[in-house]
Amino acid sequence: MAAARNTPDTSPEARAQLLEAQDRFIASWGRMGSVWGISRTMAEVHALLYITGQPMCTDEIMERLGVSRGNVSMSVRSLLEWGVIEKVRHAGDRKEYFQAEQDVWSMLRAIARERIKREVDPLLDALDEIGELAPQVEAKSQEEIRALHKRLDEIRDGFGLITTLAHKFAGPRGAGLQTAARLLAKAPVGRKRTHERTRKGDAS
Amino acid sequence: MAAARNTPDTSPEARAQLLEAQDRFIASWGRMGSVWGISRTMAEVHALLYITGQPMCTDEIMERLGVSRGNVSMSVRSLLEWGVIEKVRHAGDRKEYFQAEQDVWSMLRAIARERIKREVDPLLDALDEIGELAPQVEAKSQEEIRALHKRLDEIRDGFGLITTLAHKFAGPRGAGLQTAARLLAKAPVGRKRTHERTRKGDAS
DNA sequence: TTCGATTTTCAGATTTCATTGAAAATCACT
DNA sequence: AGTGATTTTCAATGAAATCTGAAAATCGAA
Repeated sequence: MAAARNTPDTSPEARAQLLEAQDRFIASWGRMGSVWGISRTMAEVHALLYITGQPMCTDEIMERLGVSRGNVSMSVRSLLEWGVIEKVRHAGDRKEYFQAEQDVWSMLRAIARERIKREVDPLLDALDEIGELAPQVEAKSQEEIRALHKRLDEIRDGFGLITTLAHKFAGPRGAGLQTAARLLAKAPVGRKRTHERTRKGDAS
Repeated sequence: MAAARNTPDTSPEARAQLLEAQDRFIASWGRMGSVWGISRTMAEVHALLYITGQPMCTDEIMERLGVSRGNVSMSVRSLLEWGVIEKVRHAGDRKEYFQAEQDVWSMLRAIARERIKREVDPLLDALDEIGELAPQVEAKSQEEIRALHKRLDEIRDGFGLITTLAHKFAGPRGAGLQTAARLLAKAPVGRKRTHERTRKGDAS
């Protein structure tokens, strides 16, 4: 039977709900992906692998998400580069399977790392270059040029600080976030979440 | 003469360099804008106002950036909503002038605030919703559904923590970043900046 | 209130980016 | 090496975001 690996003894209704919930998550994560400048499909593939937790092959992903083979191939490659999924081989099966990193923090760190690489580092480089471009503060009365440098430096310092901070978290062994965050999260500062923690259960 | 407000006694070459450097900054900031999912023009307008520090009217912006009137109008409106620029009126002049917030940190906070609003909050809302969608852990053997909830909760907690942290910084009076960052930046953690601090001058 | 200067709006043109699909390349196994 | 299954690449297509420009609305001054 094709039911194998994927289907424990679960009622059809419950299974439908499971799939529905997964799809919702995939859709949300995909939407966020676009907002973040990541292709929607790439985000969806990741969401699918993360939320199911199971290794899946190209065809399974294609089918579940309804996207083309080429698209899956490219998305999977990027995700591998990001280090948020990994290849898994099944003995006696030629297909490649992919599985998502299951530790949330390591995953979030990977995302942060990539985003900094794409969104901040190039700007810092550009700022350095520009700073060197216009250093001729020949004489007095060059008020504007000095002002330019001041602003460039301020921006650079700002982003530099953020980057340093972020690297500490995003770095390979950045255990930092959890602890640091928890630490900082303590002091009261007008928390403003609009919806409450509505999770029930957990009881038993 | 038209030279007025904008032109102190500066040599033409120095002025050219100034403009060149400004343009480079504008271009870089604009490029980042696209990466961030902000329209390039909006980012460029902001860059222009920030780096010159001067209030400018629609026509000046149009001319300097070479974009249409409508585009400037829309960009300026968004920037006002973000709270990173403000209107300035000159007595006896009907035109509206715009000036960028000059404090870097307040500016960075504004940017962070907007990005969280667009990039994280909707995801958290969606996660809550999904969590409620599939709560029927009817019996035992519903391993997969429990696993789903576990993953949803983990992601939600992760982002929740990040959001809390970020709100602390991005909040209206979030003096936090500077101090907190400086604090955290102290402990040594394999700084990896690829280029050195090359700013000279500052001497005299 | 009237008038002209200024700003806003928005349908259509343009540009940018993601996706497809099929051909080419790769690869595991014999 | 040969073979067929699997993956990768990439030109062409499609979709989405952005921008323009001119008409309509707004606004301040007289």
